Amino acid sequence: MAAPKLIKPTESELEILQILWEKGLATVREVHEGLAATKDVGYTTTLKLMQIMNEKGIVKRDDSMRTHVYQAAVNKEKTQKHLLNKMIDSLFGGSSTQLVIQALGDDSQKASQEEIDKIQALLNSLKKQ
Amino acid sequence: MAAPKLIKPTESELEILQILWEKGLATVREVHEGLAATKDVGYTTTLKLMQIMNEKGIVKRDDSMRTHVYQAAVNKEKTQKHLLNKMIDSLFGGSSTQLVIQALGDDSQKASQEEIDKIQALLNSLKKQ
DNA sequence: TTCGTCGTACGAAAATAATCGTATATTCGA
DNA sequence: TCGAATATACGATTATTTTCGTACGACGAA
Repeated sequence: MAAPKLIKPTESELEILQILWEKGLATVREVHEGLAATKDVGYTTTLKLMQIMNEKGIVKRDDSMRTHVYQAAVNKEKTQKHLLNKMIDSLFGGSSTQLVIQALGDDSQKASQEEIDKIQALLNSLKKQ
Repeated sequence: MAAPKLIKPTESELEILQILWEKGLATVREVHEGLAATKDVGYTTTLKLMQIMNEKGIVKRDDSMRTHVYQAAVNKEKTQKHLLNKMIDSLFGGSSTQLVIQALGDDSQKASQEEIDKIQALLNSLKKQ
């Protein structure tokens, strides 16, 4: 099964994708330990989820070994963009600007000086066009 | 029941909230016609959903008339921010900047000149602090 | 008044997602 | 070799979300 045209990972699947995107390759146990660090979940639950994701084509696996090795089958940036656009449409009336303003607004101490510069540079290049 | 502390509207509930935020006050029929414009759904489905949302405290209703009148019971901006932060955490590793970059990036023809200016002004004020 | 339309209430099915128990095979060290 | 640890497979249960059928009262026009 090829990479799905429309990717709509569930909440749990997204958590797993996060870990796979970070690690590149990972076994069920590694992924599970990543999950178990923040939430309480059984090993076979993680296993089952990853098997389902494999069937859906969200992840790929190498099962030539006894311990299967997984990797994400969907592109991180593409997935982010896809879900982001969905949110923009469903929650911000299609205006990406509104979303950006909310994201940067008030208590967003997360934006560092350096990051702000990066965004400004991006805006400038947008402006030129 | 008061407004819930943690709002986690489902997909469908969000669609209804959209309409209520826009209209302010609306009957089930009005909301349903809004939904039916883009998706195929039965009237009683919309009704049931809104009844459930009422129980959850997501919407309020005036049932003094035969035809009940609904309104959102959760703040639009608060809800946007809440869901946005969830997405930033779960999909962008906690970096709002990464999200902004994705949102503004490449094919985002949506950002008008005027909107870009608005964002730049916002960034400048952030920078001053 | 009577009938068709419109309204809510509500139970329950259908669809989807998440969880886990159990079976069974492999591996490895004592 | 034997048993504990570790691996996958998979059915089944539970929880959540979505959908809709049916019942029934109110309203309004003929």
